[in-house]
Amino acid sequence: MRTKDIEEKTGLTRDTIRFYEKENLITIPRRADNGYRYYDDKIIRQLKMISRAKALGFTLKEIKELTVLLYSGELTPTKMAGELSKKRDEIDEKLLKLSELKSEIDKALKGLCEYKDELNSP
Amino acid sequence: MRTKDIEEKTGLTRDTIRFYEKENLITIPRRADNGYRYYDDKIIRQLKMISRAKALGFTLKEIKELTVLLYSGELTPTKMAGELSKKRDEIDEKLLKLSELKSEIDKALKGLCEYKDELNSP
DNA sequence: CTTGACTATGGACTAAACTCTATAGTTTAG
DNA sequence: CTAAACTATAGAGTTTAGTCCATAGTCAAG
Repeated sequence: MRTKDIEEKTGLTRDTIRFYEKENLITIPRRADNGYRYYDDKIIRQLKMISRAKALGFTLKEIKELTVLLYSGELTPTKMAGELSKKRDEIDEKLLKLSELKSEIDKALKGLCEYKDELNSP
Repeated sequence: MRTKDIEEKTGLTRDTIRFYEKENLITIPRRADNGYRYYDDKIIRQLKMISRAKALGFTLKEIKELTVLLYSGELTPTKMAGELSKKRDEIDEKLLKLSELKSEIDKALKGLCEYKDELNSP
C-alpha cells in the first residue's frame, strides 16, 4: 500500500507518517524500484495503534516503547511480560480516569434532569 | 489553599496553573492582602479535572469547553445537556479505544504465556 | 508527448503547552 | 533579626509534534 492509500486508511498525513518513520515509531517500509514506499499490514497495524494511543494522551515516547513491545521481537519474553504488564497498568489508570470524568459529566447531566423535573413539578 | 499546597494536591506546577489561569481554564482565584492567590475547592476540582483530561489526550481547548460546561453556570440547561452529551460520547469513544489497546496488550501477554507453556511442555 | 496527480527529499517553520529567567515582595522558623 | 522558603510578575525560551516549502522524480490518462 502506497502513501496516499495509507493516509486514508490511518487518518494520518504523509508528513506525520514520515515523521514517525524518522523517529523510529514504525518499521521502515520497503521501497519499490522507483523509491516509493510500500506499507505492509504490520506497518498499518502500527500506525493504527499509534493513532489510537495518541488520541488517548500517550506521548510519542511512550508510544514508541509500546510499538517496540508489540512489534519488534527484540526483547526477551520475560522482559516483555514485565513491560507489557506495566503498560497494561497505565491503561487501567487511564480507564479509571476516563470513568471518573464520565461520572462527573453524568452527575452534571443528572443535575440538569433534576433541575428540569423541578421546573415541571406541580 | 496557597500555591505550593495546590501544586502538591494537583500534581501541576505553579507555572502551569498560572498558565491555565491566564488561558481562562480555571476560575480566577481570590487574592489575600499580600497579593497571594488562594485556591478554593471549586478551583481544586477544576485543576484535578484538567489534569485528568490532559492525561487522556484532550487538548486545552477541549478542556476549556468542558470546564465551562461543568463549572461556569453560564449556559442554558438545554444547551448544556446537548454539549455534555457530546462530551460523553467523546469519552465513550476513548473508552473504546482504550479497551482496544488493552486487548492488544492482553493478546501479546497471552502469546507470551503460550510461548512459555510451549517451552515447558514435554 | 503532456499534464496533473502521485511520489520523494531535507530543512525551515508553526502551534500548543508549558518552563525558565530576572527581579522583587512576603512569610516562617531559628 | 536573618536567611531560606515562600509568593508575585512579564516575557523570553524550550519541547513536542507535527506542517510547510522548494525542488524534483514517477505514474497514469488523455
